[in-house]
Parts: sequence; structure tokens; C-alpha cells
Amino acid sequence: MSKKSTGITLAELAADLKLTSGTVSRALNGYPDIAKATREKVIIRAAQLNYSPSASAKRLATGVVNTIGLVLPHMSSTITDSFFVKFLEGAATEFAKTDRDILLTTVQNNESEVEVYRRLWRTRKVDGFIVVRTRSDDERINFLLENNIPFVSHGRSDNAQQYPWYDADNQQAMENAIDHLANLGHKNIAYIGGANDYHFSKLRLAGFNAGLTKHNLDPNQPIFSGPLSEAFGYQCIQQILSEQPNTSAVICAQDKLALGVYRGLYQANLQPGRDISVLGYDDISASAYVNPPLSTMAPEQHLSGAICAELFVLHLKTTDIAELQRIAPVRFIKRHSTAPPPNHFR
Amino acid sequence: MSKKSTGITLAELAADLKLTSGTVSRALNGYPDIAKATREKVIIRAAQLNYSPSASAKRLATGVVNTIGLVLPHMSSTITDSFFVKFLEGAATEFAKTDRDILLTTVQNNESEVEVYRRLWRTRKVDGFIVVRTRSDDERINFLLENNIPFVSHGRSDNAQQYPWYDADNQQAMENAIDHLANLGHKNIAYIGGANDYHFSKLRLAGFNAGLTKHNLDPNQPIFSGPLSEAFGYQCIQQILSEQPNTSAVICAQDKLALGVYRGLYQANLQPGRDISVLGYDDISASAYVNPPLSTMAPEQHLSGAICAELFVLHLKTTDIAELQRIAPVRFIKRHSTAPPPNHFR
DNA sequence: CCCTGTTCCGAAAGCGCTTTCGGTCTAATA
DNA sequence: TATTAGACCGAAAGCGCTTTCGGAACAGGG
Repeated sequence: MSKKSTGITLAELAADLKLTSGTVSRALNGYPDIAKATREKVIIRAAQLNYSPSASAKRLATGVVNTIGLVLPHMSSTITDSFFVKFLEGAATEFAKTDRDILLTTVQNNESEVEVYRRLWRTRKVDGFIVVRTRSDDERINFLLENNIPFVSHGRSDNAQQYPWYDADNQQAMENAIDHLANLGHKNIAYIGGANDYHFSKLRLAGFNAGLTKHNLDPNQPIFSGPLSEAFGYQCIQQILSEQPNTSAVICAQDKLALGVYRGLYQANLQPGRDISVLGYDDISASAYVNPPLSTMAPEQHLSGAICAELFVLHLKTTDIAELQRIAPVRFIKRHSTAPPPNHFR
Repeated sequence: MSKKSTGITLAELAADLKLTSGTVSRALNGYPDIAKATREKVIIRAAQLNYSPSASAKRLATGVVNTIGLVLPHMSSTITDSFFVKFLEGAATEFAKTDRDILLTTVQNNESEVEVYRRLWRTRKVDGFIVVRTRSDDERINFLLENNIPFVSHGRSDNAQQYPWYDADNQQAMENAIDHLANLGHKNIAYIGGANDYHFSKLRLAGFNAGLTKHNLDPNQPIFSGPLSEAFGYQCIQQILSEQPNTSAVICAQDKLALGVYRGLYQANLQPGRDISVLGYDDISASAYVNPPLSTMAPEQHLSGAICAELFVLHLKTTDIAELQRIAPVRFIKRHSTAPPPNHFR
């Protein structure tokens, strides 16, 4: 349509150099059959004339678009505050090193999540995907696997052995949480977790149970599962206080739950960390500033995007997916919401 | 290179229909010179065969890529927790309605911000940009303006009359803040703001001053400017306490500053909201959970991305940019960090 | 019955690159 | 000096679409 005033074309550059566009192309792309002298001449002239190749043309000719799709899960912003930006920033930066970009999109109301993936793939807008917020049985992953579409996921699913992923060690993190609490002397530890379709919820709960047996604690602790929200935490702690009064500590699968627990505790005139220990997960920004500051498990956030990106480009070259699965330790941050149980609990 | 197993091509579809690819293309794109009957036949068959056009080919042929660039400012994650995801989510959703995608990237260490914009434009990867985190004198905006590249910005700059933007009413917000505090009886109000190269900082400070004169307050209030960090807030409040002991309220241009002020206050055995009123800005997620909950100014976040996207597509059709400038009110959230000054201040 | 005007579709020229295939020219080998 | 092998570049065929142009077929008007 409109001739955008956007620089010079390969053919024009070639004409200027009195060469063929084919030759110039090969010169620029480092083909070995171009004389060193002419290659240099081409490169210099290209820079002088501000030549940059049209991405569309290049893509059409080569069939690779150097773009990775990332479709935001619905309401991803409500989940873990700044995590996604950090992730995106890390991934974008890593991808930029190999001149790849991220195609960001969301799912519209009238279409399903896999439809978005299918559309992006079928229109050849992307070479593959990064998928986030995985579920145990994840239809996106199943779709990608079935169609042989390259991807790496942040987080695992039930069939995690089949594809590349990066994940925090949710299970170990929860075991460490129990270690911490058990060593302080806690015996009755409640657990407030997320809905179990998210795979990380499953893993965290597994870690919780593993920790229990490791420390010979009663395996029948109060366990709740629901939305990872402040409201649900509030609701759970009320139930705990009324029905399980000997509970001396509660582990929350997410800091927001802990915030709700705090509220319930204060409302019952109980002091988190003194009367009842509270442990969170994720280290959201609020956690450092609540009173008392919340002890929590902090998965590494910024690097995770970069690692996923790195795994993706490796994935395009490697066939051995076993080498493309990375698990990362979760750091325990001790603040002031965990302490030995009060005397009457011992 | 590799024939990706990714659907059928226009020519193949045409062959199947015993038509020319040109005809099929026009049928699919609603040209008026195609018989209704054949058009329908084409559409049905296309659906049956799962035809979807190659984005690269389409882009090359039409010259429009239906992609909007958004380059993340460096360390954008550290600034205002979940804002960017909400923004991105809103923008992506709005863009998806017109079948546009967002190209997300960052600036590499070895290149400047405008270089990224230039590269994205020159390689025709995008039709335009959304720019965020504007400065008063913003080289990105200047560059885009000079080169006639379509864009809309979130936030303004000094030359804001020349281009489309969406912005919160920073100035009015601060005037309202003073209204609130002055009505409570405060006379000595300190201001902790950001570095003045960010345009919103300038506007907020302007609002602060406007509020002062409106209420006939001494225009020489303690004013600080620096990074919008907890640490800087902490540092400022200490200085205020020692050098301006009659200060009864402090307005922070960002909630994180307020968090630092809280820390300094507690350390001096002062209670925010009782001994000294504290007012924040942005309503970051921590603000509702600190003790006491922080009163703050809450700009609308989720919609802003969508509006920027909407403005962008309007921008492509409209020449009258005056119609493409939107200002949004900022909501005051009263929590418990503001109260009348203690008696000894009156 | 001829002429004009529509309606509808085919042909073909791009869009701006990549990449294979030859062909020419020079330099090395015998 | 005749022969062969590289080295280097031009020619041209795509990649998968869009869009202009023209022509065939058919209708209606006189």
C-alpha cells in the first residue's frame, strides 16, 4: 500500500554496488563463496546506506520467523504480582541475544487457549512457544506435543518427562519449610494450598507430606485447598482456629494466603509469629512490609525467563530433551513470622 | 529449510477448488468482484481444509504487519509491581480484537533505547509502538515524531500536544491529596518525589504546589526528590524528623517511598497515621497490608493498556491527534495512614 | 440482431529476500 | 603450455500471498 519511508532495499543496495542482489545477500550472510574484499565492501556500503533487511521478506524466504509466542493466561496479573514482568524481561533479553522477539498475546473471550496456540502456529507467526502456569493435565502442552511444536514450559505437568521445562523445586521447598518448623518444635502444622489442577500445587502438597513423614509427624494435618487469595487464607485460618485449636503453625502455598491468615489472626487477637507461626511462599513484595515481616520461600524470578529462553534455543538444536529440564532451588527467607510454638502448645 | 508440517497453502487450496490463487484470495478477503456462490464455496472449503494464510507472506505482500512494538524499559519490573502485566494484558486483549499482536522486547546492554526502536522499525517488524514510562524530554518520542512513526504513549512528555497519549491525571491527584490533608488540618506537609526527568514526577510536584496555593499554605514546604525506593523514603523521613520537626504529614509520590517512611517512623517510635500522616501513590499491592493500611492515590491500571491500544488503532485512521489524548482521574483510597494532626501540631 | 455494460474470473506482476546452479576467470598442477 | 580445480559471482527460481488488468461470458437495451 503506502510506501513507508523506511530505508533501502536489497536490490537497491545491490544496484548501488553494481552487484546482484543474490551476491549481496550472500555477502551479508557470510556465505563462503564471496571474496573477502567484496564482502567488506558490501558490509561497509550497507552500513553507509542504512540498509536493514525486511523481516517479512526474510521470513517468507527462510521459513523461520525468529519469534516465540507467549500467550498470557487469563488474569495473570492477579496471581503473583511482579513475577510476569520479571519473567518477560528475562526472556526477552535472552532472546534478543539471538535476535528473536516475543510475540505476546492473550486469549479472547470467544476462543479457547489452545485455539490461540493453534492460530499462532498455523499462521506461522511463531517458531514455537513459552508456556507458563502449567496444570497437571495441561491441554496446551498436550496440543504442542501432539503437533511437534517446539516449546519450553515454565513449570511442569504430569507428562513432564516428554518436553523441556524449567521449574522451581516446589517439593523440596515445602520439605524445607517443614524442616524449619519441625526444628522449631512445631507438631501441628496446617497447610493451605491451591487448587490441585495447577501442578505446582500438587508438588507443594507432596513436599508438605514428605516433610511430615520425614519428621515423624502425624500425617493427618489440616489441609485446605482453594484459590490462592487473601480471602481464602482468611477463611481458612478462621476454620483452623475454631476447629483445630492445637495448630501452632500454618504453611501457606502462597503469600497472599498468608496475608489473609494474618488478618484472621489479628482479628482473633493473636500475633503471627508469636502465637502462631505463619510461613508463605513466593515472596511477593508485600511480604517484607507486613507486620511481622513474613517468612517465606522465594523462588528465583528474574532468571527464570532467561533460562526458559535459553532452553528454547537449545531445544531447536538438541534432540535430547532430558538435558533441557532444569530444576531450581527455592530460597528460604527467614523473617519474623516463624518462631518456636508458645509453651502451651508443647 | 524444513517443510514444517503446518497446513495447506493458498495455491493448494486454489488447486483443490479448481480456481486461481488470486481468485481465492479475493474471495477470502471480500472483494466485490467474486460471485457470491463461489465465495461461499471457497470459504467452506478453506475451513474444511484448515487453511490459514501465512502471516509472513501476507505481510510481505501488503506491507503491513499488524504488530505493535513495546520495548520494556530497563528494570521495569522493579518500578511498580504488577502494573506492567496488567497493562500488557489490557493492550494485548484490545489489540487481539483487530488481529494485532504485541512484539515485546528489551534493550540490550550494548545498544540504546532508540536504537531498538529504530531497528524494529527499519526491519519492518512493527507498524508502530506503544511507549511507556515517559520522560519530560523523551528521546524515544522525539525519534518517533521525527520519523513519522505511529505510536501512542502511556504518559506524557514536554511536547505532549504533538502525539496521542493516555495518562493519569497526576496533577489533579496531588491537588486532591492536599485537599484531603488540608481539610484534616495539616499545615506543614512534606513532599517526597521522584527524579524530575520522569514527566509524571514533574506533574505530581506541580499538583502539590497547586494544592498548596489553593489552600493558602506556606509554599516553602520540605521537598525531596530521588529514586522512588523504600530506601529513599526512609532516608527522607529521617531528615524530616530531625530538621523539620513541625511537619505533620508527608506525601509520597510512590507507595514504596511511603513504606520507607513507615520504617523511619517506627524506628523513631512514631505511629504513621496517628503521629504523622502519610499518603502514598500508586496503590501497590503491599499498601493495603501494611500497618496501618496506607492511604494512597490509585491510578486505574488494567484499562490503561486497552485504551492505549484502542488509541493506536484509531491513530492509524485519524489525523486529528487532539482527539487521541486521554486523561484519566486518579482515585483516592482512604485507609488509615492519614488523620488529623495531633494536638501539639495545631 | 448488434452493441454496450456488467459480472466474474484468470493471468501475471510484484513484495524483498534466500539459495541453488552454472559459468567465467584465475591459479595451480603436470 | 595444456589441463584441472577452485574461487567468485550472476541468473533465476522460489517463498505464499495481494492486487491490478484484461478478457470471456452473459445480460439487457435499442
